[in-house]
Amino acid sequence: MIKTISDISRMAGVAKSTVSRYLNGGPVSEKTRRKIEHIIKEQNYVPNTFAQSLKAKKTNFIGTVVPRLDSFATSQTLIGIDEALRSNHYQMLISNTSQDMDREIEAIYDFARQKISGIILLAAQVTEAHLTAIKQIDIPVILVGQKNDQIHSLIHDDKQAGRLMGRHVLSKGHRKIVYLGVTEKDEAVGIRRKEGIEEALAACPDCEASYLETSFKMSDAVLTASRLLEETRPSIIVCATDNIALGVIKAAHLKGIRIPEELSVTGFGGYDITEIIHPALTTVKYHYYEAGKKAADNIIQLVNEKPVDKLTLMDVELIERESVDNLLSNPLL
Amino acid sequence: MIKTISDISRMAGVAKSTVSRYLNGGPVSEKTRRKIEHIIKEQNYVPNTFAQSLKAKKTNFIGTVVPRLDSFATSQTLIGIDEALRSNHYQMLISNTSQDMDREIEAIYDFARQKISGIILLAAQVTEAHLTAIKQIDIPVILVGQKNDQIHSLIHDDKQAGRLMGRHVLSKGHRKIVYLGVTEKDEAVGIRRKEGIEEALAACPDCEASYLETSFKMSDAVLTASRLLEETRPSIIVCATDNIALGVIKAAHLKGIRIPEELSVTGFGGYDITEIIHPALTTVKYHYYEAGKKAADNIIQLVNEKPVDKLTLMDVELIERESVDNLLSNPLL
DNA sequence: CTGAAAGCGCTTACAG
DNA sequence: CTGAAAGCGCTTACAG
Repeated sequence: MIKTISDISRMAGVAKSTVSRYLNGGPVSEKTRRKIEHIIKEQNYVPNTFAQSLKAKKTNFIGTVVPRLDSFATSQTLIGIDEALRSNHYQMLISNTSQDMDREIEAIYDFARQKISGIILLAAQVTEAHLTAIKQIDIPVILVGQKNDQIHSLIHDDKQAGRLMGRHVLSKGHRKIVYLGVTEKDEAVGIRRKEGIEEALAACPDCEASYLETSFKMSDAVLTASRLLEETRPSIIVCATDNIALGVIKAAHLKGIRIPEELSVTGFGGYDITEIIHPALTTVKYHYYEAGKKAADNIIQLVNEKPVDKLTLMDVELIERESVDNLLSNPLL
Repeated sequence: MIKTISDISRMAGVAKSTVSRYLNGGPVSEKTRRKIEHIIKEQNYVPNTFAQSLKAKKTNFIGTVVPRLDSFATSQTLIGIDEALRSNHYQMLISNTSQDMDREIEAIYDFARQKISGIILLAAQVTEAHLTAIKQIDIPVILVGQKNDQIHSLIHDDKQAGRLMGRHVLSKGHRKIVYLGVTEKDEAVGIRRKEGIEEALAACPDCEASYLETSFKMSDAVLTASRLLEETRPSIIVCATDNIALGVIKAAHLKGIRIPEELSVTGFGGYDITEIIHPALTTVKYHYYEAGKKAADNIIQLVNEKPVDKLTLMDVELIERESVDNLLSNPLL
């Protein structure tokens, strides 16, 4: 049923090596070229990639390890990766780990077993186990979203994002501020973003700022915010992610608190949905799609043993919308 | 650097075939088993899957073709597929086509070239080119989300979804209804869902129902709804998808129309976000995750030449929330 | 430009 | 239980 290179060579009356040369753009006379071309078309022949890979000792697969598939950030990053990979004739392989760190490690070894050429790792944390695995497999790896001295990394400028947001909040006259953050185990989101905020708020001695922690889940944010709003009433809640902001807005709605008149809210990420909800959310936009493209470009460079900066930093951008009240122009306050 | 089965066999002082047998659970004496095991651990040996596949003539890859990565429906379905595949030791390969039909066809042939064992196709339309490709590659295929007589299909019960929604709308006293649908090229969403609605509304002779079309994009829905709301004021807009509903809600907010007091809105899909927004959206929930699991189970059956129903139908479920006003209990109307 | 041969890393009958 | 050999479908020097 399925034709091999031998079948084609026999039918064309040439040697296997000649067919192989034709396939790989080697020197073939015009006459044999036409003969082979014809037979291949006619037989609908496609080379067996496994045999090819077995010989060539490498594949055109790039593996991507993602903690979850159902997140805006992941989707956009993957689309960017896929786009760049495809135009360079690489194939993207995705391994979803469902936030299970053991599965991340496993995925790395699995990819190695499949002789993929490079790995793009979207991880929230980098542990010793990650480092060991990466060292052992001896395959180029790019870490996206987090930074590690021992691995090529691509990150969004979280600290700058925090600064931009912090300054913006101050510029709108907010003085009683709650920052709703996440675990410090996630260095980028839990530490860097917060540092940026703190740095900006340090410029305001008379500010009353407090820091709280919740999880990445919207539903948890709803609960945390509900409790918070019962005890105190800040003028603004600065949330570590857009999802958390969505949860806070929900909690406010449930309590009948109007946004932004009675409470301002902001996020980080720039998810599509933040523009659609009402009021539209003020946030810092991350360029996930571009980050994916860049990560893919970088891994291709590494695979081909070309130099790549140890650290790539992606710009961020404040998007001012409706969820932040301007207290300075409000004569009532 | 990288060890092969020959290296291992030499180091263990046995034949390659014995190592292979050990690897594949064949009969090996306790003594040699231990020897081999030890060497493999020590050398960190992993078999080359290409060589394995080359011999075995098949892979454990299942290819999934998706029109887009950044949609709730796709993500959930993929997660389900991945979950089921993983627990059966298959690997999911994803090909994103960015809604480009040519790329869908290409993806099918690409997968065939890579000798993947089966294909799960999430397509909005099935054309002759699809059918030809599927026939030619001679690999099991499962179509998800659309139905086709010539292919194993798994669909959500769109017609029933439409019926449920239609009846619900009537039961809440709505009589002036606009259905905001999509192109009939998408049979499931464009035709079946609408038919269900029509069927339900047919039970209400004094209803004033009109049918409009928009695209799947939120931004288009915002525009279409804005125009619509300038010309007429239905009591409810029934949207063909949750995303369209989100767009309609946005348009209403922009016009200062209150939901549901002045305008009711519904969707289809049951996206997570519909629960978080305010007011929470009444919708028909589709079980994407379960559909993905089922599709994966089915493709595995087909790959192993076991029988599978030509058509699998997934249940849907009406979720009543806050975006639909109950006109019957409102004394003012 | 073209062909014969060796080999990529495995598995699978076939003997023993 | 174990080993030697053939072969999966390609590619790559090496001759010619």
